[in-house]
Amino acid sequence: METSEAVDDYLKAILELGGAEDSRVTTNALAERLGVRTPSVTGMLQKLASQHPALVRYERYRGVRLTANGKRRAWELVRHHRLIELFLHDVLKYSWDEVHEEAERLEHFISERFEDRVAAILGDPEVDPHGHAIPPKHEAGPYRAEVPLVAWPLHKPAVISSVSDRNAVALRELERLGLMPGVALTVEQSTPAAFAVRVQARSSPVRLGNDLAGYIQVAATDRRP
Amino acid sequence: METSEAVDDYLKAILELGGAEDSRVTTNALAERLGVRTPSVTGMLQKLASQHPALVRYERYRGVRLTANGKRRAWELVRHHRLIELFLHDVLKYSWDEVHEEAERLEHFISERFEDRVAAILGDPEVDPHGHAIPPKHEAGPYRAEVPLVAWPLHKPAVISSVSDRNAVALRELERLGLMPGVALTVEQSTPAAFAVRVQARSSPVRLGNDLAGYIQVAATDRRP
DNA sequence: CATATTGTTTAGTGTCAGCTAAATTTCTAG
DNA sequence: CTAGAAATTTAGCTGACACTAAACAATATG
Repeated sequence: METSEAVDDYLKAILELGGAEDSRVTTNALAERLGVRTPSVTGMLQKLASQHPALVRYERYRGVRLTANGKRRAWELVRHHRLIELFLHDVLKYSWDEVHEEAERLEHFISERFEDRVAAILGDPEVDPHGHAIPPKHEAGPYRAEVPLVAWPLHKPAVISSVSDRNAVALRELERLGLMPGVALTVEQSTPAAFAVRVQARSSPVRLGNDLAGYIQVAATDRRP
Repeated sequence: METSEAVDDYLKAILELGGAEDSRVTTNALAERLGVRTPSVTGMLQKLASQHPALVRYERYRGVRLTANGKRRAWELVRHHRLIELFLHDVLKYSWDEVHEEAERLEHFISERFEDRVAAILGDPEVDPHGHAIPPKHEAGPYRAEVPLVAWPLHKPAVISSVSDRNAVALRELERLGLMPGVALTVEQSTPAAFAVRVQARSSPVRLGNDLAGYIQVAATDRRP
């Protein structure tokens, strides 16, 4: 019952494309995310379903979903990924935009021991450098009420909760603009193509295209006393 | 001109089996070392020779040797391996016998950047936890006058220069016996099957089987003033 | 509600790196 | 210097996991 590198990639992708909420994930979406053609996805899903029925539920023409086991395994990989990202950033002094690619490669090959030691060194951290929650060992990621910035109402105060780690160029740009997790902002203006957000402690509003804005997730400002 | 994980393994194995001194390495020896059948080795060598003629020189029935390029690449991998071992030991607090297996997996997947950062954190170290020299970046490993303990003359003072990292069980045993790099000793007695060595700062001689002794390399005591 | 478009699956290939069985070459001992 | 043993290579397969082209479902629109 080993699980190969490729299988791992599929499980993680399914999780990140909606499997976390038990929704069906389509062949197309997977192909897109994994940078692979759709027939390859079909083939892999069939194999996955027949060889690891405990991990996924697959129905012809209707997509896949993860079983409880499948979710556990996928969250484990996400934990690996995010721990490695934080480790690269904090210990090996990688910059924000450099960590994803390396983590993506390494996450498949580290042992339990490596995971544990890294977590210990980092003090059992809860958030990675992009603001994503690091799920505790053996647990699913916590639910967090994130909303894409592009769907946030005008003028309502928000905090950037996370940014996607998948595009290094975009990350560099976001950093330059001061748009990082924890930063408070309000949306001043939004057109189909662009955005103006007012960032706390910045005199003039920041303008950014929809493409960039798409990488940002926000949440309501937390005002517990 | 990419070089795959498997190719890397072959290059490193060739180096470690004598390629470092330009001697021919046999199909058999490679198969043994890599845990693979001989026909697989033949196949791989043929492919290697035809696709990467700049790395190896292969002659049917007469083994392989590394070219200058091949050696450079192989030493790079050795550097990776040893840096990772030291890193796991010093930073992640792995024990002596745990580092090899993990390093063996990770060495293929780390980037230049990872290598550089780790080297920096460790202060450009020169020796790994088993006493093996870490070759400087872009250079071949230094020549070191090591001799297998089993070939060392009786009563002549020696220092353990390195121990093989490839057998975790043996490593634990050696640690228990206090036989680690840097330890001074003399061989008191040797039979075809066993050994008695007197270790500095130990009252009674240590007895060890030829199998264990085979993992130890020694050098003449250095007495530069 | 029939057809066009989109999404998904089947069929057939290719590459990589391993394997076994059998043929061949080289080495070694008498 | 030749027979037998040992080492190496060839031939032919296997299992992953990708791909293209073509068939087939599902959905969306006029």
